[in-house]
This record gives sequence, C-alpha cells and structure tokens, in this order.
Amino acid sequence: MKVTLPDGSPLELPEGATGADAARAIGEGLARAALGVRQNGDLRDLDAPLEEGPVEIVTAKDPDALWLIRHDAAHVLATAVMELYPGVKISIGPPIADGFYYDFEFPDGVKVSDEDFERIEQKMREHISADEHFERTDVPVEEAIERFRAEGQDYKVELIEDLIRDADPAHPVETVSLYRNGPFTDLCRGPHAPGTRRIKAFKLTSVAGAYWRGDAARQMLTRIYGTAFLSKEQLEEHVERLEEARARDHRKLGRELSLFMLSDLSPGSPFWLPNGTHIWNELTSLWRSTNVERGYTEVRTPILYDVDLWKRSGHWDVYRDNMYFTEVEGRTMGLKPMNCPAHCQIYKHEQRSYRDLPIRLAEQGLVHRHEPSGTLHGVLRVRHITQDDAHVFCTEDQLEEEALRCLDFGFYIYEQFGLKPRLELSTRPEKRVGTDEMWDKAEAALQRTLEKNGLEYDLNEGDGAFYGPKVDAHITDAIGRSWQLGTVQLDYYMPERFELAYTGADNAEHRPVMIHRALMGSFERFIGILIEHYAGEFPLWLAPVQAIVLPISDRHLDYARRSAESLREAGLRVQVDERSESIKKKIREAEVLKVPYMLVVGDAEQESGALAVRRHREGDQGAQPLAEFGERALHEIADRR
RNA sequence: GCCGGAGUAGCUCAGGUGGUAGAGCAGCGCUCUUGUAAAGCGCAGGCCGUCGGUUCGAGUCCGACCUCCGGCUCCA
Repeated sequence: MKVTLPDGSPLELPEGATGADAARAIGEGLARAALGVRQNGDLRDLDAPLEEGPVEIVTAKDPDALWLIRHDAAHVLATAVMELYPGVKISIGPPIADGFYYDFEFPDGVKVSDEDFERIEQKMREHISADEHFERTDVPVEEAIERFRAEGQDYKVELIEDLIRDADPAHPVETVSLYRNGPFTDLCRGPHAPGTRRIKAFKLTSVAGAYWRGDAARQMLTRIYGTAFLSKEQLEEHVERLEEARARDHRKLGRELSLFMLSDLSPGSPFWLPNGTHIWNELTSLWRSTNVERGYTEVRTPILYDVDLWKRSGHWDVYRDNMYFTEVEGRTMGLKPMNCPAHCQIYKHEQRSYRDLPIRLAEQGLVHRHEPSGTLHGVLRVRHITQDDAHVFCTEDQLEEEALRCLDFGFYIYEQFGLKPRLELSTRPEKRVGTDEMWDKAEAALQRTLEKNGLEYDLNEGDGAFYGPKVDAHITDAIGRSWQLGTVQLDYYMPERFELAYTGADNAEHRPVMIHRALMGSFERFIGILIEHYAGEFPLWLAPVQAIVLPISDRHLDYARRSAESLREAGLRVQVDERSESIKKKIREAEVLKVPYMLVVGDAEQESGALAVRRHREGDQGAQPLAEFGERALHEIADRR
C-alpha cells in the first residue's frame, strides 16, 4: 500500500501496515517518539492499520500530543483508583483544557481528599513505569454490556445503552471499543498513545463533586482532576503559570490594594472601599459620556415593586426562586432582578409616536438576584448587581440597525481597556414565546449584524432567552473561568406583556420591539475583570491613587504637601507619605501598592520647584518641573493610556 | 443548591494524642532625618466563625448552622 508523508514524499508499505510500521520505515528515532498517527484529520492509535493516502506521525511536538497523554493519564488514574478502592464505580474520564479528570462513585462512607493524592499518584507511577500497552478491542455491544454489568459498572452500561439508543437508525451501533492497560479495561473511543510510559510528568490537582451527566437531578460523583505533560519542565512551567495567575486573582488584589471588602453579614454584596470607588466612578463617567454620545438618555428607577409587576412580566413564573420578597402593610413587594419592566413603565408613561423611536433608556440599574450560595465568587458573581443596563425601544425596521449600534458600542467600550471578549450567538430555546417568523427575523438580524461586521462568534444553539435571541461577550479570568460581560438581546415578548405601543405613520397602533443591552455587564464584574486584566496595575486614568509624594526627610514635608495640593487642584488623585520612614521603605510600599507615579522630593527638588519622578515598575525618570509633570499626567489620563 | 476542604490578631500562618494561645508583617510609642524596593528598640493587639453537646477542663472531640475556598449545576 502507498501512503504520503506530510512533505509530499510517498512511502510504500506492506498491506495492513500500521502507523508504527510507517514510523519505523522512516526512522528508528521517529518510531520511539511516535505517539499516534493522523489520517483524514482523525487522530488514531499507532497500531491501527493505515489507509492509503496522506499520513502524519504524531509526536510530542504535535498540538494533539498533550491531549493523547492526558487521556492516557485519565485511564491510569482510574487504574490506580480501582486498585486502591475496591467497589468503586467508574464513569467518564476525558482530557480537558489544562489536564484531565475522572469521575468516580466511591463506596458508601469513602471520602477522598487531596491528602489521598500521594497514595494514588504512587500507584499511578507504578503503572506508568510498567509502560503498560494500550490495547484496543472492538466487541459486540451485548458483550460489552454483559461484561460491565457483571463488574457492577452501571455507568458504563448506561453509556453503552445510550450510544445504542442515540445512534442514527441508518447506522446502528453494533460494536464498541475497549481499551486495556495492565489490569484495567475501559469503554473508550480512543485513541491512546502506545504505552503508559509516554506520560512523562503528571500531578493530581484537586477533587470536586460533579453530577453524573452534568444533571443536577442525578448522582453526585467524585471528580479527581489532574494534569499531565510531555516533560517535567513543562509541568513545572504549568505550576508556575498557575501561581502567577493566582497572584492576579481579583480577590487577592482587592484586599491588598484596598479596593473592596466582603462581609459575612451580606454575602455576595461587595463594599467598595475608597480606592475601589475611584475606579467605579471613572467607569461611571465613561459610561455616562459614551451613552450620551450614542443617543441614550439616562433614567433612574426604583428597586422595589409590587409583586403584580413581576407576575405581569413573567418573572414570577420563571425567576421567583432567585428573587427577594418582603411584605409591608399586607402588600408583597419584590426587589427587581432586572430593569426591563421598570423601563417598560417609563415607555408606557407617555403616548409614543413612530417619530419618537428609537427610544434608548440607560440606567445604572441596581438589581438583586439570589444567586445560589455555592456560586458566589468575589465581585465576579454577586447578589447585588449594578448593571450598565439599557433598553432600546424601536420598530421592527430599526431592529437590525439598533442591534448593530449596540454591538459597536460594546466593542468601543472593550477597546478602551484592550479587552478582547469572545462572542456567542444564542438562538431560540425550546421553551420560548413568539412566532417562528419573529424568531427567524430576530436571529437573522443578529447574525447579519455579526457577519456584516466580520465579527467572529460561536453559535450556541438553543441557549437564547425565552423572549429572544442574544449575542453575549465572554471573557476568561485569571484562573481560567469564563464570565459573561455584555449581552445584546432582542425581545418581542416584554412589549407584548406590557402592551407597549406606538402610533405609526398609518395612524394605527403598533407594537415596538425591545433590545436589552448591557455592555460591561455589571460594574461589579467588570471591575473584577479589570483588576485581573491589569493585574492591579491600572492605567493612570483608573488608578485609585495616581501619584504619591515621598519626602526624603521631615524638612521636606511642607514642600511635599504644597506639591500634592497643586497637583490635586489640577485634577489628579495625589497622596503624601508623611511618615518618618526611610525613602527606601516609602518607595517599596508605593511599588507594592502599584501607585503609577512616585514623586520623590528632597533638597534639590524643593529648591528648583521640581519632582523626582519614579514610574511604577520602570524606576527613576529623573527630575521634572512640577507643572510639567502635572501636564504630562493629565495628557496620559485624557488618552486613557 | 449539591460534593469535598477550610475558618486562630488587620494580613500571612504556627499551635502531635484535650490542661485557659504564638511568630512575621501591619498598627502604636521612642530613637534615627534618611536620595530610589523593608532603619533600630519597645508596646499593644485574639468571646480561636456562631450556637449547642461531651468532659473537672475544649482552639483541640461530637452535632447543627453561617461564611469562605475548589469544583458541579445555574448565571451579568
């Protein structure tokens, strides 16, 4: 048979040759380095028979190599756990972005914690040094079911039964593949590296609960996470990267830089300290000025409403469990979890003409959502949420144009911070309102908007809001979690529920369409993301303390104070370190607090009316006249650099 | 909400098998008056998350609850 190598050169092999044969034919070194083989875009076992055509030998250099050995490592983990914990049931164990995991159901009363890792890792090492071969066999489904049932591996039985059930009737599933390494056999699609020894470095990282099949109504399994690499150095680098990431965790920086605090007395509700409030206020003023520029008008609405409003809006039916209610004088009131019903009230307050549309109402909307206790996370997931919310009321004809404006606005905002979120288009869910024509139109409008502007996005089918499709902007935090920032949602439903109307040119009543839109998402989350994005080293315009004056000794205090005062008058946030500490210490502390400018003043500066400017991280910039420094700083702020 | 782990001074952390708490940094006081990442000495600081139980005696053992951490489900 004939195969072609990536460089185009042909290779003649005997009939039934495998990837391993091909590698050996090319060279003994490649044969040793080979982990798998790729044909027609599929990764396959090295000892699987080849097909005619192009072939690629996968080695450690291949981007898929990590995926392979992490998958191997998951099997080795299960091997070790099966030996150490008789009676354990195994479910699934895939490779993931940073490593792998395996989900187990341990026998009653057995709890696994990270203290058990050493023992498990030890057992894993034994199986790795034995270099157990991954051997694939394809067996009839009945046989596989029999086998796993006899072993009491109910999850495997369920997996196979589902495979059969979900198969395309034209191609029923007749066999499944099993992979055996040493004493352990697992239901597995493969592929695997030739042997366990290819796992050069691994480490178990954490244990956690995980629902079987991701379904909260089903069994909670124990998930063991780990990671694996092709060399010890890679593993060490990975551990280092994790530590660096932890250093920019917004919860740590929030405390160290005195940005916000959290209290047991109001879980999920940040207290913004003076430093954090400065950042908040800068964002507010950016928000306010850009909203005005783009034709929005700002409104303010209550946070507490009669429950009738929530019944009318549909929130009572679908969102009640996440809302806070209180009773006053026999009347049930609910804290708003969203601002849309409030803005609908404002829309309804006046008679509207088609000439008025689009009406764009913006609000720093304070909403409360009772987020499940286990989901709270610093300022990224809170119960007290201040959205940079807006609702655009427009005609159907205006919908596409308005959606585009919203997205464009979002990008403008993200650009100010150098953020590059991923976009997701979510389409009609199963449970929805409105006609198919409406959905067709709304989805097409959003999609056209994205594509016309050459925006890349992932399609998230069936994940839209019950009233309309949406485009979300997502961003990843320091520890790899993904968060939704902005959202643009088209809505035909709310105007219906609230009987919103406008008089058209035809003098008849028409129903407007609504766009719900938040760009930062919430100030809380956005600031959290910014803290991590900048690792606490904010650009000058956001920095809570923009400059700190550091007198060399007490006799320079007066000049220090006067300099600070003059810079404050120019509009800068400036402090003075008045303590009788050494200049070294004052500098060190200002550096640790990531203050952008340190202004050292001693005899020389006092005499010439200057400041010895030190930039955070960059060091001494030399002396500058006070006025000149002020000018430069103000320019830097204006440019939002 | 679910599974697992944790809660000791403002912060970071020590306190085998029960005998009424300790360090560094921060804070305060004194000395030093300093030129670009930590001067020295001293002092003060804790209902050991909350409530209940076991015990002569609980930071340590048991239970419940609260909060936090890592995941899962859910979400801006």
